[in-house]
Amino acid sequence: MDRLSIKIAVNPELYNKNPDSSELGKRIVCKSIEMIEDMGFEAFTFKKLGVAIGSNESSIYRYFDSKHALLLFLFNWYWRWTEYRLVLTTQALDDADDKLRLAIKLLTREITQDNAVSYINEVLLHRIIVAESSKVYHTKKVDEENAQGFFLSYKQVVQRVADMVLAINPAFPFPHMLISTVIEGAHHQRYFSEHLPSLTDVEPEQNNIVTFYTDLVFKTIS
Amino acid sequence: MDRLSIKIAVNPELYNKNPDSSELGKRIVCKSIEMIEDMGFEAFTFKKLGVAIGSNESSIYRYFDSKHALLLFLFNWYWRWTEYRLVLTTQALDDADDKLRLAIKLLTREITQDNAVSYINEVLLHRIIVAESSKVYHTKKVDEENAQGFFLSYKQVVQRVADMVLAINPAFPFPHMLISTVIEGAHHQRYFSEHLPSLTDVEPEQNNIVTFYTDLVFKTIS
DNA sequence: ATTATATGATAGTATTACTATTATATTTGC
DNA sequence: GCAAATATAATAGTAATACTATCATATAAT
Repeated sequence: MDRLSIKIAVNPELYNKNPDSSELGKRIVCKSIEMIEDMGFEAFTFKKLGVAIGSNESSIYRYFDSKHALLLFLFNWYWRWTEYRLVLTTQALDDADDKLRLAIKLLTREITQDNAVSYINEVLLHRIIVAESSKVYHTKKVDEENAQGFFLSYKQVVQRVADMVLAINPAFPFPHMLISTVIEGAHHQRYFSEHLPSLTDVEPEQNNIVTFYTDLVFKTIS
Repeated sequence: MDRLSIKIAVNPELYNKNPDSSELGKRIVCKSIEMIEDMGFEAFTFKKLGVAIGSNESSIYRYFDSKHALLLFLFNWYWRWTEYRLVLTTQALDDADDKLRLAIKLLTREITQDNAVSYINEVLLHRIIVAESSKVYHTKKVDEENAQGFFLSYKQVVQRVADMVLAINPAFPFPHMLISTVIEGAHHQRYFSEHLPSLTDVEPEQNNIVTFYTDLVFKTIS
């Protein structure tokens, strides 16, 4: 996970032209992450992005059909990257408890280092996932996009960690609910801690979110 | 909670003119619930609403400054109504466990009956909360709107149930995180069960969501 | 009957989320 | 090295959105 040039491949149906295949494509993805994080997804437009990267709106449309498609791409990239990190950090472990514990930590902690892929700032991307990712599936097109496999990367992460739960307690009836609750919950808590702190019990400099969800999971599955 | 004419009062800053004060206002709220549930918040417009209720866009703007303001109003109405039900169903109980158990049930179950307020369909409103409510606070204006007290009704429900948790275990360090996790989680699970079922373990005709979160809470706080 | 208030109709604006067309670079194959 | 293919840029245009502003009319209150 250091400065190795890892490549995260996403479903090619998520873009028109692979942004990884050209300088312009990389600039589009790189700058869009900065802009969405900064101004929010609603205020972000391809026109503004074009101006920011010294390119043209019409050129951006050749990579992504819409700004929603771009968000979907970022969402998928994030979950493929997370799966990669998940495998990397847990595969060498023997103990099922240790595996799950590390997986939960990975899913609930803040991301502070940016070094996996040169043109993608993972710190900012994580903040976008926290603040905007629910907009990816809360649309009238969910079912259609789900049928096209656009949420697979997310589902695979949930499945993988749900399997870790079952490895500890094969009789636990709700592993998927538990893990999707933890993932979405951790995002909410992180967002709430910044904007609606009375909905949380987050204290500065303490990993309360990680502690809370780790404890919650192990108590729930026991 | 039957056909008594209960009134749910929301913060007057949430509207320009109280929709409860006129026939037109009630028609606006009533029809907007139907339309948002049906077409989704993005496709919903005041123009379409005007046509649907045989009124004019400009008249609707006299009640609500924007469609976001209308969603905020519905959000607040829902949580004031939920607090009302919460108090009603738990106040008579003596046992702290029973109180919390009923509160969780109320927060996580589906809503199938519509009879509290004549012109508000609570079944549809609940579906809007499940599918759209994250859009209420995932905006660049959260902090401003929070400062105006626009999320108080939600926070009060969380506080009330967090207090029930503390009544059982005063040493539990994360009561707000636990309850907001349960509320948001239950909404996610309900949405996922319809659109991304592999993220859940919901089975038809079983109250898996209620069972799962009830169990999760009592195990976590013990 | 007068006045105030609520509602309706119409028009207009800046912006958005695109599509379409054409022109100009840049790269690639031979 | 040159033509052909491809990528990018520039420009224009469209329907819709999320409003604002103005003025007319209907209804209710005094």
